[in-house]
Amino acid sequence: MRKMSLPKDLPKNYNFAEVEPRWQGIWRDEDHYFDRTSPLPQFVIDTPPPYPTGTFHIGNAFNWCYIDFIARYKRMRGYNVMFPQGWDCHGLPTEVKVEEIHGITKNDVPREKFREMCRELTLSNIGKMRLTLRKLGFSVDWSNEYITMLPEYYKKTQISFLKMLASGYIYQSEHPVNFCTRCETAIAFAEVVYEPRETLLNYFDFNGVEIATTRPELLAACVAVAVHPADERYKGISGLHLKVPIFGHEVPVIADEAVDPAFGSGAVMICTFGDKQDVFWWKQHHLELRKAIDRTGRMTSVAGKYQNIKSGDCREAILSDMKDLGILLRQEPLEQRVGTCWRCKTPIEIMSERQWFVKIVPDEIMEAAREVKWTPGHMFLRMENWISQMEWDWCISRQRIFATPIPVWFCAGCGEMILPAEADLPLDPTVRKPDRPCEKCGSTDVIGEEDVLDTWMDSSISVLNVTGWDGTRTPEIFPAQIRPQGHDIIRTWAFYTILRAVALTGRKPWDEILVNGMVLGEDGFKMSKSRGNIISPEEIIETYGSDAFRQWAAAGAATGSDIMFNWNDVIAASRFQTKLWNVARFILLQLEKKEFDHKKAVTAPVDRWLLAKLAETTEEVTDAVEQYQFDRGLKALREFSWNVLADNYIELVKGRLYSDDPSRDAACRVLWETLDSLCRMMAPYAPHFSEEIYSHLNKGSVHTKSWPEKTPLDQEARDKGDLLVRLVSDIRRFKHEKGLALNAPMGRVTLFTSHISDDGGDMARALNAKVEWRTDTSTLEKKPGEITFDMAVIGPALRKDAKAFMDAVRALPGEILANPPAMISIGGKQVEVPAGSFSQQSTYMVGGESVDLIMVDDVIVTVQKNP
RNA sequence: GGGCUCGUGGUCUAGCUGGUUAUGACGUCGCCCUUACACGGCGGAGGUCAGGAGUUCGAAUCUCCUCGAGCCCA
Repeated sequence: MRKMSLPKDLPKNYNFAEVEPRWQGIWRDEDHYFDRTSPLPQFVIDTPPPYPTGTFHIGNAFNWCYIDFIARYKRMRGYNVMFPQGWDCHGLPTEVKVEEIHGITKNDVPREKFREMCRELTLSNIGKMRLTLRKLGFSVDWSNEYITMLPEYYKKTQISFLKMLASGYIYQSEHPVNFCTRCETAIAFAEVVYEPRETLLNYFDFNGVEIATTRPELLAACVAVAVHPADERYKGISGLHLKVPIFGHEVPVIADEAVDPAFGSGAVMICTFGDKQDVFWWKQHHLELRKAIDRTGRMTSVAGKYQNIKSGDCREAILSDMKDLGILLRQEPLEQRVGTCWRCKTPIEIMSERQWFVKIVPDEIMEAAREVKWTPGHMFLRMENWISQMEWDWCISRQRIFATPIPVWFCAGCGEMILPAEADLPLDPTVRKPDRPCEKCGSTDVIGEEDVLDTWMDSSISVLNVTGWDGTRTPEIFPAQIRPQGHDIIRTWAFYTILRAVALTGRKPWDEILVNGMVLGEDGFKMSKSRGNIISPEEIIETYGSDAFRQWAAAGAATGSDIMFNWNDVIAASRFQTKLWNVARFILLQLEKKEFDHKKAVTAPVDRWLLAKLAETTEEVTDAVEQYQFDRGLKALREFSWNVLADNYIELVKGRLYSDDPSRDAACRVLWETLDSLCRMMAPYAPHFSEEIYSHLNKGSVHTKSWPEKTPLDQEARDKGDLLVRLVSDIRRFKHEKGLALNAPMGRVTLFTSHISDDGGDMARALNAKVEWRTDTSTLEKKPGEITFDMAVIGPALRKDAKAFMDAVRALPGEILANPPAMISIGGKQVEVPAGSFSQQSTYMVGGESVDLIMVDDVIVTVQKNP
């Protein structure tokens, strides 16, 4: 007999508000530490490092639920699990927030001072988010926490930069890049968001040719006019030179297939740079470069008298001047999709700048991406599409402050690039100087690179960091086993991580990737402040607890698909906990009431049935979780707990449990084993709840126990039990319909069947009736009934003849049907009758007797008022 | 314009390697306080599985088209 605390004291309702914080206080962080010396197989998770905004939002929490289910499950399966927690700190939002808090702009204080302010804010935000993680019960390995802005991490970012510079992956060049003039920084394509905007299409006279443009302010940057080669309107114009209005410089007319003759006037001016198409034309036709807009969005000297005014004002000024000159012909409204900065929504400019780039080699990235197992599989297609259409290299330099510095100097004398030794990292080249003079010219006068690295350069080595990469060699525990992340960052984080892993180790970063969906608001739209449909994990767990929240995450949608937040599912989860709590309370009360033999042989049909159903459930849940189908797993557990255990088994064995009969022991043993398994399988989903129940059932934490093993299914017990359960519930329904209380005596029940001969007395106790099992039906008058066909047998066996076969069977006379022949004639040909292809129901009459009759499949039940 | 995903009772959702009466939750209606649970039990109503065509003995499930939604990208 195991020691148990007194279930009598258990409250009627499960009190998550008391239980959850209590266990969070008892559990120790050390239990979740990854052990680098362990002989157990490793399971390393490349957790996404969130941006420390200060709030851990519901989308993060949803993703972390999946991760925690996996981490807890794998531990129970005997893996040495690493569930690290990182923080991806650098970036513009924090810079903006700091400016706001301190009422400054970043240029008002020294760079290092500004970084310090950013770090301070970030650390305080991380502190708040850590609390949410703990409240949600995530089994994070805090010994493997990393913060990308701290020296030990960004040292690795800088090492990775130098390695890739040395191996030729990183280069610098003057190149058109997407540029945000508000943030005053270059940004990558992944950071460009396309938004619909309405603008004006301006038609004007360009030295005799009609041109339509949406960007008149770029007139000063015009370097050519292009027409379609087959356009009749512009025959013979190609190769001529035209004089640019207002500015007076001459530009060539070129012919290019890419010009759409149907758009505007069919003649387009090429500027450096109005859009991506301009860049292609500029490259292809070797055109001149005229920079008309500077980094701050003001016009340059190229724009002559418009110099120094903002590009938007310049647009108005030029249009006004065109009107004065009489060359503005007309204006039309135009819907267009304009590329904007994802942070501040300012329309991006394409500018030619000296920038740092990472070379993209699509083939090797694709190869590594293919080696990774994708769940769900179709998410790989998104990666494939993105890789196959990569046209430009990845621009990694940014003109910001709060970021990892690019560890490079340039010699002021000869321009030579000077690199630091890896041992001297991390460093900021604008603060520190190299310890030796320029190798080329001997000068000690150097200029530190002011540009910093794109934040994805930090986060794309998260997996290298957690596996212990230090730049010297590929770590033994690399690659990680899994990357869990959302589908919104496949083309960024997943893509960059694969790229960097290949560049730095030549291998894939993880064995598999699990892609989760986005959390939508209750109205079905993405959560956003403007829609006011944001719900925080905190408000959910305050009302229903984190285990209910976790169950919502598991059961709300199939893995990989977007999930709408919905209070009903949280409430349903909470009700399930109440139900299972009461089941456990009942079981514990029974187990405690009287000592029982834990080894008692299990023979009663309903006991064997419960264990068979449990085995079935264990198999279903295990398979589901192995495939990350958390919804399927949890649904199977709920179905079993509620319908099988509570509604049927417990109702059937109550009579035995209330008795002193020795058969009570087997019921207790079965209940104990079932509750034990249930706690274990519920543990990843609802860790607090499972632990609470388990603490009353057995010694030790449920989270240190092993996952229940699959056991062979006792099919006979399962089938017989299913029938028994149906019989009892049908007879109880009958009783209910007759207006009898369920525990009222109901006389004698006789069951005519060959399937079951004894049920151990459970049915009699459950029905409060005298129950008799009989195989003979001599007292009953048998009449043939409906024929039922099994299409799963007939279809594959007979194909086209299926219909004719069924007609032929129906046409058989009754006496032949009773003993079906082996062959049957269909349309003149003899066909074999497949085994189990049909069966005939019988109906029974009881002549003259005042008995009630219930049919359950082929079982006949008679009920007599008097025993 | 292209790619991907999706369209199942009032709402949300499972099934979608084809097999007879389509899963569950919430809501709704009726009966029941049966000593674990009224956050419960039992029962009912409610679905042309977006629409159309095709393949098949048989389609929510496979194919094609149409309409609609979402995401990503031009």
